[in-house]
Amino acid sequence: MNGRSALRLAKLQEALASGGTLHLRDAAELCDVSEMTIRRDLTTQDTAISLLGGRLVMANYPGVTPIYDLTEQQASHYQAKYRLCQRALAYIEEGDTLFIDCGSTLMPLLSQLSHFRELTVVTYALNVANAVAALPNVRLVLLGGLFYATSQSFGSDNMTAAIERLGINKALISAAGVDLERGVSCFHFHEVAPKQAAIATAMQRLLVVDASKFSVVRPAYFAALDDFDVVVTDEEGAPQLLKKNGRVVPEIVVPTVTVA
Amino acid sequence: MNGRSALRLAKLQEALASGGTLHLRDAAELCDVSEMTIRRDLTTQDTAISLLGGRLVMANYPGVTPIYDLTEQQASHYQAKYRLCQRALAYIEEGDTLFIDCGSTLMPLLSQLSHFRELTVVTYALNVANAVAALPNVRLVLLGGLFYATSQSFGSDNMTAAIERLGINKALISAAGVDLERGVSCFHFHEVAPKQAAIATAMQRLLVVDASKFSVVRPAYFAALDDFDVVVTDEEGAPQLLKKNGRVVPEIVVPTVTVA
DNA sequence: GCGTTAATGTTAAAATTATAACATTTAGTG
DNA sequence: CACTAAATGTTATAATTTTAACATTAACGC
Repeated sequence: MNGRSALRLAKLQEALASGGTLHLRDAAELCDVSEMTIRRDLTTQDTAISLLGGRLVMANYPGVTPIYDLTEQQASHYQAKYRLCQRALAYIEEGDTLFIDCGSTLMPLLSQLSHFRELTVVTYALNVANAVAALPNVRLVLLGGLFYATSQSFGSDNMTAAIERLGINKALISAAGVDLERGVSCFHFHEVAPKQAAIATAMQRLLVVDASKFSVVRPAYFAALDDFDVVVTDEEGAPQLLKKNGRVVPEIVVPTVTVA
Repeated sequence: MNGRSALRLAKLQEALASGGTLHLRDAAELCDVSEMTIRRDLTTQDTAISLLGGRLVMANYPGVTPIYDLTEQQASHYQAKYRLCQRALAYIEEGDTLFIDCGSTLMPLLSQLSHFRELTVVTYALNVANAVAALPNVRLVLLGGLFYATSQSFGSDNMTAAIERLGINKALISAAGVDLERGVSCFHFHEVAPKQAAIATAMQRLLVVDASKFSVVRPAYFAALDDFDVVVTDEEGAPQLLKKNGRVVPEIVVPTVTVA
């Protein structure tokens, strides 16, 4: 180890702390050493900075891109979610006030919202908030509280009251399990209050779930299937799936199962 | 424009949404097109993905490294902030419940919090929340509301009540202006309520400002200098600055001006 | 179905980045 | 003050990425 090396890394780390990248050339100049020395610092020492195409970037750093390569499989999962969201998008109209549920299901929808002139999004999820915060045309209301890392969302005891005060137009709800008899469920109990409150106040309720969630029951029940006006799903088989497995779903339960 | 191109980008965007990088080679395989096509998508279309050393990374995307090159000057600015935060760090103790103000001043502090065993952070800023959300040892409480992009923070009418309910130990407050006669001020009015509430409830109040903020007045006044227990600043000259320019600062106003 | 245009693929050359080997400087020691 | 070893610098070479030009394929209108 070397004191100077550590000093250089600290300097570079702070330069990169709030994001951005630093070209190796500039980093070398900044520290007044050769590029090779910076290279060696980065490989020799234990550091959070990694070198990516000649540029220094922060890795494994809070809020900043961790540098690891996604496998193709990981990446390809998003296709299904994307298609699902494209269908949900059809229900969104100019000027809507949307409640967007937590989870990864609705994420692909968010970037599409930039095509509207003006919208409002209400959410209790950090990942959703981040995606929406980047859209200048969308007003963002985040319902805060204690952060739950597993679902990237917040929970608080006055979530229900906070949601009821808002004029939510359409609620886009996701779920981890949908079962004809046992209803709609999710993994985490703190999600129940916001989901139920949104369902209660929204004028239109959309359940957005891919077909793999059907006939699945998860720990936290939050709604019956017929609490929703629309079920947006991705596979042709899904409506059948809803009709089999127990008894036939009343027409009114899934008035608009959207199938491609 | 091209529908397929947009589809590919959406797919890639979703793949990268949760961070990580994707090698151009893998991105091409994933979309079943040549690397050149992906390259063209990225340069032709308006997208948040950028190519860095042969890898796709999310740019200008919430919570993820924006890809722009820091100038040497910009880079060296962070040194000052880092040193400032190092001093503020000295006041933080194991188990504390910290109120962390919005702005960029306190950001370098957050990564240092990983060295504690257990802490709680209360904030109303999105960038702070993102940084803290990544720390497994820190409990995060985010005070939500309507999002203000200019300060990356939230404002709501029950912010004061929400803060008063929390047992905040130490308040770390930043400011855009500090003046002996005109007090401590910031740019945005929605920041006033949370700052004041935190100052009111916290057991210890720290004003963390670099010396460039002294003798500056900004639109939104929120506190007098002697509302704080400690002023953490970065330059040797700062205490003098506080004493000049009007009259002498009473000893009690700045009980612990921390100087290197 | 043919012609036209846009989209995509292929290839080779140019530019950039990474690696390795060796030269030089610097710091510490007796 | 010389000797040693670590740290840093330099150079050449290899690998990779970028760019540009041109070939091919697919989509669309008439």
